[in-house]
Amino acid sequence: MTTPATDWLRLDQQICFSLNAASRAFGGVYRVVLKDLGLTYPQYLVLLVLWEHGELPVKRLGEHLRLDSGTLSPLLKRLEAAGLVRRERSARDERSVEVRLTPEGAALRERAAEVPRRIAAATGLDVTEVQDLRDRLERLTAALDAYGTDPAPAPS
Amino acid sequence: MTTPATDWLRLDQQICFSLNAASRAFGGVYRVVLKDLGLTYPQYLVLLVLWEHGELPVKRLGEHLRLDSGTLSPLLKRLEAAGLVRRERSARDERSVEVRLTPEGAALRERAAEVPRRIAAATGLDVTEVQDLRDRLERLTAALDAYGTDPAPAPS
DNA sequence: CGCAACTAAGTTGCGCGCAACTTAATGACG
DNA sequence: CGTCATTAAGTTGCGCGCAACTTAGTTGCG
Repeated sequence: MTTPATDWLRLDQQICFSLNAASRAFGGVYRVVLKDLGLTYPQYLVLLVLWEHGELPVKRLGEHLRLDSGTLSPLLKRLEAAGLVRRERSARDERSVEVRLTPEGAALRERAAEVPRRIAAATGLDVTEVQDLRDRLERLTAALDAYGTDPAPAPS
Repeated sequence: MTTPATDWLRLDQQICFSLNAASRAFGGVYRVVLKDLGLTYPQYLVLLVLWEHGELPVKRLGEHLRLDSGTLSPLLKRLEAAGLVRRERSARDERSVEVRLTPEGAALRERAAEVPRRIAAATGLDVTEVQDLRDRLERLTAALDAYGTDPAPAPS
C-alpha cells in the first residue's frame, strides 16, 4: 500500500495549519516593521493599493484585497481618523464612496519605502523561491474558491 | 540589470498577501465543512490535538497550536459550554489547567472523520505537492520567527 | 412613469489573535 | 523560613474577517 489512511488524512490539516502559521508569523514581522508608521498590515495593504492606483471606490479596493465592506468600512474610518485618507460620495453614483489619499497619506509612501526590503530579508527567500511559492499559493486559493461553485472540475 | 527595484520590492507583498489569501480561502472551505459539527476551524484544531494526545494542559495545547492563553482561554470556555471538553485544575500544579474530552467530545471524532478527505479534495493537490508546500511553509515560518531574535543568521 | 431587482456602503454581532495586564501558585536562593 | 523571580491561566482591549442585515441609490422593464 502507499500512504496509510491516517497519514493521508492528516495532510490536509498540516497544509492549512502551516499556511495559517506562516501567515501569522508574517503578521508578527509586519507588526514590528510597521510599528513606527502606526499601521497594521491590512491598513498597509490598503495604502499600497492607493499608492499604486490613486483614488478608487471601496468596492474596487475590496476586489484588490479580497475584502468586503464589512471589513473595509471600519478600517477606512480608522485610516481617515488618522488623517491618511479621505472618503467622499461619488458625484456620478451616489451609492459609491471614493477613497483617496490625503497629502499625509501620500507622503507616508516614502517612509514606507524601506518596508518591503526588510520583510524580504526576514523571509530568507530569494526572488525565484518567492515567485514559485506565490504561484502555488494562488493556484491553491483558486482551487479553494472553486469549492462549492464547481464540485467536479475538469482535470486540466 | 536583473530585477528592477520596484518589482523586487513588490514581491514581499505578493508572498504575504497570497499566503493570507490562501489562508482565508481555506477558512471559507472549513467553515462550510465544519458547519454541521458546529465548530470553527480553531476549535477543530483543538479537538484534533485532544483526539491525538488525550488530556493535556492549556500550555501544551498552546505549544501545539502556536496560541497563547489569551486566545485559548475563551475558546476553551466555548468548547466547554458546548459540552465537548472539561477543564480542571491540575492536582500536582495548581497553576495548570488540564483540558480533557467529554464523552461527547470524544464521540465527535467519528463524525469528523470525513472532514480531512473533503478538505483534501477541495485543495486539488496530491500528496507530494502538499508535503512539499508544507515543508516550504514551515521553513518560511521558522525564518520569520527568527526575525528580531537572530538578525544575522549564518548562511546555511 | 412606476415599481421591482439589483448594487454599494455601512452596521451589528461574533470569534479569533495578540499585546498588555492581573492573579495565583511554584521554585530558587540567601 | 521568607522573599523575589518565574510560570500558568485568565482578563481586557482592539483590530481584523466574515455572515447577516439595513439603508440608500440605480437600473431595467412593462
